[in-house]
Amino acid sequence: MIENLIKELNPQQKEAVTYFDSPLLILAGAGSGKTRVITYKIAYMIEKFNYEPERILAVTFTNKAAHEMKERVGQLLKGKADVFVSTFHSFCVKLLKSHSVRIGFKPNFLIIDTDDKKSVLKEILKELNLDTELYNPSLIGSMISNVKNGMVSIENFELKGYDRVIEIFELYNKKLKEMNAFDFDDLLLYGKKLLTEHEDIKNRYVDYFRYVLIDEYQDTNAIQYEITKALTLEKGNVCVVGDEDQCIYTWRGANINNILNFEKDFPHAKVVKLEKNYRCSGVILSAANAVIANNTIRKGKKLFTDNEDGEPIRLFEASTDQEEALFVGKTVKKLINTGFKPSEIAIFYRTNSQSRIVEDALRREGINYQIVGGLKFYERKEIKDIIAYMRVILFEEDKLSLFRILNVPKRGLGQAAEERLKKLLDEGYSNIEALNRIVLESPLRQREGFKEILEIIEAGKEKLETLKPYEFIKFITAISRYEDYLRKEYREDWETRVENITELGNTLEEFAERSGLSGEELYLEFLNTVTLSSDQDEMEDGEKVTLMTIHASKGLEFPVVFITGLEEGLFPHARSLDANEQIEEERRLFYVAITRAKKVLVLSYARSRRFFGSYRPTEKSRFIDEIPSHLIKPVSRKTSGEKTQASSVSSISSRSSIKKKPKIVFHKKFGKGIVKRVEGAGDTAKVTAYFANFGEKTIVMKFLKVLA
DNA sequence: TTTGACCGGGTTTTT
DNA sequence: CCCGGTCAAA
Repeated sequence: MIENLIKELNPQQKEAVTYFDSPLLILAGAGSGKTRVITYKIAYMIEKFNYEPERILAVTFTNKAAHEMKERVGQLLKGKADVFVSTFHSFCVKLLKSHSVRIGFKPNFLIIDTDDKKSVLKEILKELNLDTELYNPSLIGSMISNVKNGMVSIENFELKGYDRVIEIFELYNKKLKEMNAFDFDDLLLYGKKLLTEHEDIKNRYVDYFRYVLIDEYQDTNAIQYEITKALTLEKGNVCVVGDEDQCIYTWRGANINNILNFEKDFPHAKVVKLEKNYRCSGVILSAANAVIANNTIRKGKKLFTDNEDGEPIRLFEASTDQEEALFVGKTVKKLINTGFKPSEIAIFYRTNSQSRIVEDALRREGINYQIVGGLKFYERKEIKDIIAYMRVILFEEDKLSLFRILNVPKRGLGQAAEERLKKLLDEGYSNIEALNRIVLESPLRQREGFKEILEIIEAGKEKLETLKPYEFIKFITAISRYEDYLRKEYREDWETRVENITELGNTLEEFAERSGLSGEELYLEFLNTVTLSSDQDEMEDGEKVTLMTIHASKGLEFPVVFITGLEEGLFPHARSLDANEQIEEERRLFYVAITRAKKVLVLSYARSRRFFGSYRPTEKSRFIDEIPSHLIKPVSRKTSGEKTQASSVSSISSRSSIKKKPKIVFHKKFGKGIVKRVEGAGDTAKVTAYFANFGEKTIVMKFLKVLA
């Protein structure tokens, strides 16, 4: 079965799939059929060698990629293949679930995100009486991260005289331990520890896994590399797949040497290069090759393709970022009119802050879109609050969440109350113990507030097993009076926020069905999964244009790709201009962006761009000039169908003639209103309207009736 | 304790 | 420009 499929592969792919004699490095160029090779290889092992699927470990970069890989292997084998596919992070979570006791943590640990990490650091800085100006919590956070992911050693801080940072580092770890919590780096670090410092645990997994595959190997860090080695060095049963030209995460510890030195580190390693590209048009591939040739830190390879040359790369110079966005909007519209589906089109940018202006332009054209990344669903305040309530109910030691919801909604527990509680917690009492004590001894006003919190936690614990997941969320929202709070505090958009909470309930319900879990076990699993969810995990299938940063586009492909904001200081980014390695990373990023495109590639830049509210002149990116000019066709402003700034304003107002936009609306409570602005489309559009007795209000469309 | 006004500073990229 | 943080007043 699989043998027949393999016959259709090119010789290099075939070798990559069937070679098992020693550690294997597959240098897979962009679009070279990498996913195909990996899935075939797994299917091959299962069919030919009778490996049990669950004893093959495949590590991917995102959870989404993991799910897809599982599915595709399943398809190859007609339905049944429970291959152990996960990210490094979730793999370590599983390790820790079984063995955390060995390193002094309880099995139902908590995973904290970057936000929580910052709160812990702020608390520490306060305790140590350090100035948060000088000791920026985010900066300290990334220093801690760099130590943990093996990028710098702690001795480095000693040398530089950062002894306070060392102190903070140690206190931080102590606090996390007290909360039985891990941060992202800890997951890997302690996972590695289990596999390197505990012989029996290591042997167990070395014996268990018959083969280990690592995808996106160029973006592994030192700790992930140690994990890989611990699992496979003895048996040599490993295949890593990567492309040094696509290494774009060195800033968070990815070590390009992991791929460059593979042959040194793994004895008798075999290297297979996949250089035939099946994805891009000839023109696009030539551009990509030309650009990346400017880099020096690489093994070097040159991709080729049988695909047709295709249309030239389009390049648009806009006078302002506004005009650039309008151009993108209009071009997307034209492309859709000529037959591309919205889902076949992607718009990339270097920084998240660029998304807004493009969004406006798309909305204006009435184009459906989705943003991948940016402010994630789980980072919204109302979601984080409800999750904090869940966490407080589930984790006795989670002080962070307790403080988060202590006075949300307001229940008279301000700074004084906070200090009082903190003191007890520092004395070693658990959340519940501390609250119980405090209820007895606090002044009357605070007593009521603390009592309420205690009741919420106790009632929540009681309902944990009895209520259905969706009902549980509803229960928490009700008992904490959270909806009233939203209504009061967020008059403009409380409905959307309530909807988000409803959506959280739905997601949880879905998760329960998929995992087959229930009760406490379900919630623990859900919360950890949520914390580890990546941008791509939240991508939807559907007829929508996709907007994302280039980092988020890793591993994806689209028939049409826009790369916007190609300006010096933005792309390459200003923070990367001083060192050549950094420029090279930016260039790899550009290379990744180009090679996502199959047929149409559109580049654009603006001559001036708004930063912090004011316009600054810009220069076009050096990267544009690295593409041979015969591959590029400039789009002139006239033929782009673009209008001047003045008339683009009129195009905004002429939009009111679009049928969908109502001029008079009716609301149950506010009565008749005159529409001022509309954001978004359909039921979820936000309408700002003027109501005679209530003034201007912003309301979600679904709560309005449209009058003739 | 809460509220609202004011100021200042911040933008890479993310599991 | 938009947020979060700080400070004074109620």
